[in-house]
Amino acid sequence: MIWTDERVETLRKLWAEGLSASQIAAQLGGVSRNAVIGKVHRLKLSGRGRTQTATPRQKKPAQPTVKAPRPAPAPRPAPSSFGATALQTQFDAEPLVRERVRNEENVVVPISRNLQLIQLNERTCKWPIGDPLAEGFHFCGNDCAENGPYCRYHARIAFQPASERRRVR
DNA sequence: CCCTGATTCGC
DNA sequence: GCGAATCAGG
Repeated sequence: MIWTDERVETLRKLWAEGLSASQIAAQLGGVSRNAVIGKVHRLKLSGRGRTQTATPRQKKPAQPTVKAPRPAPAPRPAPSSFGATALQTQFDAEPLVRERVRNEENVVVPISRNLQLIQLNERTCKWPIGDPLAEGFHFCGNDCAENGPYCRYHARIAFQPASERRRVR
């Protein structure tokens, strides 16, 4: 993945807005949260306001590389399940969402199933997409866990914008 | 377990 | 410069 000026700009913006690294990675597409964090550091904007490095970070003797300690490959569930369009955690109108749609083609997954209100059932993600007052409004509609109202990804956003609100480190 | 950012270091 | 692995923590 290449960090084009455009992507860096987006990164800066989202980071400045307080989105987590993983959220930014999801929106940018094609990068891991580690990549985002790494880039943030290289750009020297890790501070993001208040967070201080209270973690002196102990030095490691050396990384055994990717030779010995790699017993479990851990199969990826799917590099595909992103609900990219509705990632914004805010509920108020966000110009961000609309703008983001532009560079999202690399995420293969259909963004939603364009379900109308009537079509929702217990197993469909009820994450709203778009302006509820506009005509194109619909719901994510992707399959959700047994009891959850949202698909896995949206559930994370809905239920735990948590952790973010840390103060001291 | 989920997540967060931070750091190191091989590439 | 990049990012996976790892760490430290909530």
